[in-house]
Amino acid sequence: MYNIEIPYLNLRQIAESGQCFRWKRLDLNTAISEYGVPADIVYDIPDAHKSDNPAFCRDIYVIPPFGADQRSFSPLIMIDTGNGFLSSADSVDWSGHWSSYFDMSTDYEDIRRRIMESDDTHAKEAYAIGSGIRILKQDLWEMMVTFMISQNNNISRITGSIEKICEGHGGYFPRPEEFDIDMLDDRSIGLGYRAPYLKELIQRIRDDVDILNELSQMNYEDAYRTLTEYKGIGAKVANCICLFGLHHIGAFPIDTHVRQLLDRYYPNGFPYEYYSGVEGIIQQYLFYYELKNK
DNA sequence: TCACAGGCTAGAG
DNA sequence: CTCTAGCCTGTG
Repeated sequence: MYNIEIPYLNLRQIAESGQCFRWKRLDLNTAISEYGVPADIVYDIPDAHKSDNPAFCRDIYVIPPFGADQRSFSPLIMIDTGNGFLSSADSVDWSGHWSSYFDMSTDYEDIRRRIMESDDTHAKEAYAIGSGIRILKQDLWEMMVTFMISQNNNISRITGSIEKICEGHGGYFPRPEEFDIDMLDDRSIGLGYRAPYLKELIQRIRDDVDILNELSQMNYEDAYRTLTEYKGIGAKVANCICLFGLHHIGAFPIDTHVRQLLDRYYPNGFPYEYYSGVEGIIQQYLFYYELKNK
């Protein structure tokens, strides 16, 4: 295990902020027996895994590799020691695969400063309980599929559908060319009316093999417009894909929870002017805050 | 039992 | 243009 310093990172907060659906939180025994985490390390951590309060818990998460070259990497074990993190990735894999995933190039100190210098009391409250949320740089294709499935759906069902899709493809998230399209009709996957949307998406990506690269080169406006041309991708899903799959951190997805929060706390309009260019990060704090208050 | 899920499409007005 | 019924179905 390797020590690593990442400021403004709380694993549980990210896992519960609704941006990723394949992280798994491990209990101590599973971490040791199934994932090879050295027992002495785990038991050395004060209060390891003892608290349910995300601010104090010492969580262990396993994070699957992603992207076209996902088979070249092992799942990442991350342990919150309360004083930094222990990572299972050596420096080669860390710099080659995981470093950018955790968005190390964004200045989260500046985000903090912007909130503190605003007079947005709700954002300050949200930040107080979610300051360890980062916007992960996840795989574009995986985000397109994931958030298409997420529409009018609940988190446990979304997680289950994605898990079953991966199980059906050797434990990996299938690339467009690998996707077993017929499997998507299986009732056990639980896609419902979204299955035809997803099948059409896969087919269109296969027929236009450069589109993923092209999307990743586009600015936010062009990417948003292109994405919403797919059947089953509307405003909210397109913004989620822009935010989580393309790292356009100005994208501001508005789902039912954020809608309610905006109506309740910002009846005169949300003060976007404080957060120019980083609106999506603020949205994540607010979303997490709203979820925790229910 | 039944409203609700991190919405979208298509059709009506 | 705006508005909204209907959609699959697992979950609490």
